[in-house]
Amino acid sequence: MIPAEKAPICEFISKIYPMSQEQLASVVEYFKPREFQKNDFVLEEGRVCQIYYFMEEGFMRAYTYDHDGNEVTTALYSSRQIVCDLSSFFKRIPAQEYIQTLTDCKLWYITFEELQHVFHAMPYFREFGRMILVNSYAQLKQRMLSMLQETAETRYAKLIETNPMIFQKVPLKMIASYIGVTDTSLSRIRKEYAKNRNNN
Amino acid sequence: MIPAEKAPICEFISKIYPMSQEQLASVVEYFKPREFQKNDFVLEEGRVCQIYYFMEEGFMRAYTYDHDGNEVTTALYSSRQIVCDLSSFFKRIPAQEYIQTLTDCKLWYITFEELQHVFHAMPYFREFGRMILVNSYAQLKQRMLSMLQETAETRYAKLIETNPMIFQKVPLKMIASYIGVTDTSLSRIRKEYAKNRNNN
DNA sequence: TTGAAAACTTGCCAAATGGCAAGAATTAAT
DNA sequence: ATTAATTCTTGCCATTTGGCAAGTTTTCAA
Repeated sequence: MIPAEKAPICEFISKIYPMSQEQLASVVEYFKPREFQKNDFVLEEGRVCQIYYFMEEGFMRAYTYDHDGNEVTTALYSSRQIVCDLSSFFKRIPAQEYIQTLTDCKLWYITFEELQHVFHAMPYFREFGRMILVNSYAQLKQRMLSMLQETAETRYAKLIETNPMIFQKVPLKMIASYIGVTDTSLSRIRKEYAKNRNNN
Repeated sequence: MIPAEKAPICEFISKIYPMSQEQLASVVEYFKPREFQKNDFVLEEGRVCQIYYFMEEGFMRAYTYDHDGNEVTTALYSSRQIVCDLSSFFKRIPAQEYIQTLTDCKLWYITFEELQHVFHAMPYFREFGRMILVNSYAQLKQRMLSMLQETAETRYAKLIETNPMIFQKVPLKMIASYIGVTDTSLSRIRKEYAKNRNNN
């Protein structure tokens, strides 16, 4: 009933909010496949985000520009995540950032109108939407607190320890601005980190 | 049917998600009054946030400590707002910040269990909850982007222009860390800002 | 009302971070 | 395979921001 290639998205949804196979089928029916090539734009600043993506495979980043015109990475996305500017998508306001692929990407998507329809027709799916929202809020808040409570070194250490794959796919200068420093400073942090790793 | 003193919270709810007088009545029935004195703690770090507050009158701040032990204001609350650590409240995890009153405050509150009950018994109220969540997410994101895209001077100027009452109730050092600078730097920013106001 | 505490401003200095540029290393494209 | 482009590291220097402390003003409480 559910096509085999949709197994990843089914698994993702039912992990977040378990539901019957029939319910799951009626929901994932609306998700359609899409592929992007490296460096494609998934969302551009100034446009209202119209599409809710599930990333099956690949890496992306969200970024904007600081007051001096430098690119700043605001989010990093990897496999098995929702990729969407939830502010823009749900509030129907222009996005303030770009979302761009860093590798070829394999995604499943649903449009705003379709998602509204699914929420209306399958109320049990609303709970999934709510949990994605709560989780995203918590992540954003955690990131904000991490910027305050931790040093850039700690943020670097945590990222490399919890998500080492990112370092194989994302240029360091993009990781640098995600961590909140320049590429020059990240280079120095890496030198320190490597030194300390040997001493411990 | 609805007691007169609940007019502010009724107005707040129906502005966000309009509903019939009967629906409104069945919802606000669960909100109970509470007052705090200046400097009371509404939430402490390490505890799970159990209460969802509507602030009818007063000022509060949320704060945490940075990696050097300095207090950092993470949010400022004034009248007619929801006051709650939504991450902690909905994910049932310990809060990472303190919420403290800055003036005497008049609030209406509902507990986590009661709110779950209301969401279950009055499904139309879920939409209100969802919109508070979306708005809070959008605010948090906007704040994050403002920290990147704008200078501290701009953040100061916007705050004083959009929310001048805050400056009458909140010490500048708390506003300073909210804006992302030390009190020393804010003092210099204020001097510059006053100078430019005259020249323009 | 008066004294104490807290808040705010300002000057001086130190430290941290960024800008820039050069060179090395890696990656991509023809 | 070769060349070009991008990425990464490093040194040097400039700038910014913060720390500290003193002095002033304001707020709070007895």
